[in-house]
Amino acid sequence: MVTVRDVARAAGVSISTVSRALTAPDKVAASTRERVATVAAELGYLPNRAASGLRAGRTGTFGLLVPDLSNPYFAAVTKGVAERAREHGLGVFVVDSEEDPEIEAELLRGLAHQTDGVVLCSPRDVTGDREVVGAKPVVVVNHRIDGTVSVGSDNTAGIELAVEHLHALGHRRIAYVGGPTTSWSDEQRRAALAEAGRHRPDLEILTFGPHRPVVEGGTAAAGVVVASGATAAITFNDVVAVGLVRRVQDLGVRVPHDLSVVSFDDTFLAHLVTPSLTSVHTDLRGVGRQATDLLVRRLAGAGGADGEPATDTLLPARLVVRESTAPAASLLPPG
Amino acid sequence: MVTVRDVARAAGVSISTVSRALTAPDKVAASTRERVATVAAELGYLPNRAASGLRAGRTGTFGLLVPDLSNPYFAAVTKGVAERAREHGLGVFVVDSEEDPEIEAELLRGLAHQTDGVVLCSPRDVTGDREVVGAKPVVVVNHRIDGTVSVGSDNTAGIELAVEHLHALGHRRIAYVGGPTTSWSDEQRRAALAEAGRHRPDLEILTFGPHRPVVEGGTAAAGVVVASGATAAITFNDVVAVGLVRRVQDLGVRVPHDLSVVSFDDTFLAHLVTPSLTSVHTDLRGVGRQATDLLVRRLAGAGGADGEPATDTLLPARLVVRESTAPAASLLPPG
DNA sequence: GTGAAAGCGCTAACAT
DNA sequence: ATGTTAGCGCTTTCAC
Repeated sequence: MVTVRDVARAAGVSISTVSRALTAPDKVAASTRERVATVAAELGYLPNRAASGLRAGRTGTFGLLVPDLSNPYFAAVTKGVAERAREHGLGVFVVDSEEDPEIEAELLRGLAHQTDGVVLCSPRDVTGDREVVGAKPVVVVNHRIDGTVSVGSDNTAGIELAVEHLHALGHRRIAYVGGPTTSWSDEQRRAALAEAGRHRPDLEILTFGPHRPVVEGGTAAAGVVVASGATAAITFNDVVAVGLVRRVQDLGVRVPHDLSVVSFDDTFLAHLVTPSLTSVHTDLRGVGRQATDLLVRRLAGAGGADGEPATDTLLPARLVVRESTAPAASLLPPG
Repeated sequence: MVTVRDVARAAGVSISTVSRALTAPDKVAASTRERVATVAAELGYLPNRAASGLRAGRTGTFGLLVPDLSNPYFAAVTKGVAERAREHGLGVFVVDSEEDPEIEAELLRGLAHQTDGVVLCSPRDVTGDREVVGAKPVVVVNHRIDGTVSVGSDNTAGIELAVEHLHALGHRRIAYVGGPTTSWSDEQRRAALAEAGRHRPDLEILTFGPHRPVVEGGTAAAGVVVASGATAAITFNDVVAVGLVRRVQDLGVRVPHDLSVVSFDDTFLAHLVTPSLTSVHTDLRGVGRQATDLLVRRLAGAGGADGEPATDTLLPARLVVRESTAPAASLLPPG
């Protein structure tokens, strides 16, 4: 293993000069800096993060906690985080809580202890998690929690886009197939739906749920959605939409002819399935990147939990229209 | 931050006793051990991995490199690795190379340097990567490379299962829609296909590709597959199958009526799409778990690259029959 | 601008 | 069985 001593010897300087040349370039003469850099590169020197972290009090690493890596939503966010971390030269510990609050708390504790800060990505209420993390900076994805920096999708705008689209297509009775009660996004969307309904007296909005955010959640909802007489549905996410579509088709309801469906998230599933799904898109990778940038800013700042005021960043929603939505049957010419 | 000193003081022992009580329980008196454990728990002591790693020469952390986290295949493997790492009490650095060989080499270098070993998950030939890692233990997923420990799916058995299934359904002309030339799995499968064809004189096997392992890879292949007169196709993975199915349907070919399709991997996509896909299943999470166990074993052993002879673990393949396969039309009663 | 030296939190000899 | 001590590789005063 090549250490600072090796580089120092080869460059004919002291180890502190090597350290400075590599971490605080302006505190060393240009010529020295260059020589050290060259020698370091030749020797293939890589600083030992454990050692530098131990001494400097920061590890150059942060943690990312997600509930389920195989969920395309979190996979996309994770990619954004990983990508941006690399650009910042930071390491990332990725942990998967398997949607289990206990595991989540345990992992989070460990994560907070070994890293400089944490990006906390959880659909659940993470208020309790906050104190597990202690004084380390946290950025929360997909929640708005008092006293934390958060990043998320603009669910309100998303709902408005979905409703607007369906309303314009002539739908007047829209079902919302909601997610888990613990989901903050779901809460937001329900509130936004109520608001959207208030603005459109001719519109009737029916809400169903809670449903698990899996295929079975969608299949479970199919019966009541069909029975409700709704001509369009908005689902909690793509996967629920897939379940819903499949089951209503089994019941003889055609999508989009008899039922239009708009999903949330627009993960790659949305354009993979048949019919492809009209979906409320958010740049999830961007969410991850943004969360990372916010964390890095806090890391660079006071470093503590109170380094910066709580902020709430919303990434814009965009509606991607595909095959699962069509004009309400009543608008079609008869026959 | 609570350190060994705090625990030592509170428990009335020396710091080395604390360290021993926590890491080598059989080297201290039971009563002492218990007292230390209690005090440590009360104080919320968590050992600092950076410090212990620095001193002990192992970090308690290993790296996992995957080409694309949002690929369901790698997501599943990653989950297995993460899960097992947690059970072993090890941290895991997950990095995403974005399918870029240069990024991969850079990340791998960093990874090898900060960790005790690496699980290398790459569809490409990783021979060059081996030396980047240096002396650290490596477990390779999805390859068989001289001198390394590897874990993978049993592609040969998988092909045999797929061919057997289709042959039994009466298919006599089968197309293989292959993956990238750089894919080792693809190579294996092509070899297995040739073998399967040799055993069945009445069977004709056509191979196509290379194709990118994405939806577009499948759509690109649709034309030639249909033109080839094959009544069944085996695809490199689920995503390619999705593309293939979609496009052949556009061409007026019904699946499975006119064309049966068997995919590889059986990720969650396979039962999500319509028609759901008959797919060669491997326990991918198990692959991840197995890779982790092998790495842990090497970590516990000599620790170096030569600690144990190279081994090649194959996880069994299983065929999951779903809607995308049916008897060859020629076997159906006319009309 | 550069070097000498202290020490981050921990573990592993070496003592006792 | 337990305490004392010397570092792991690095950053950061403090001198010069």
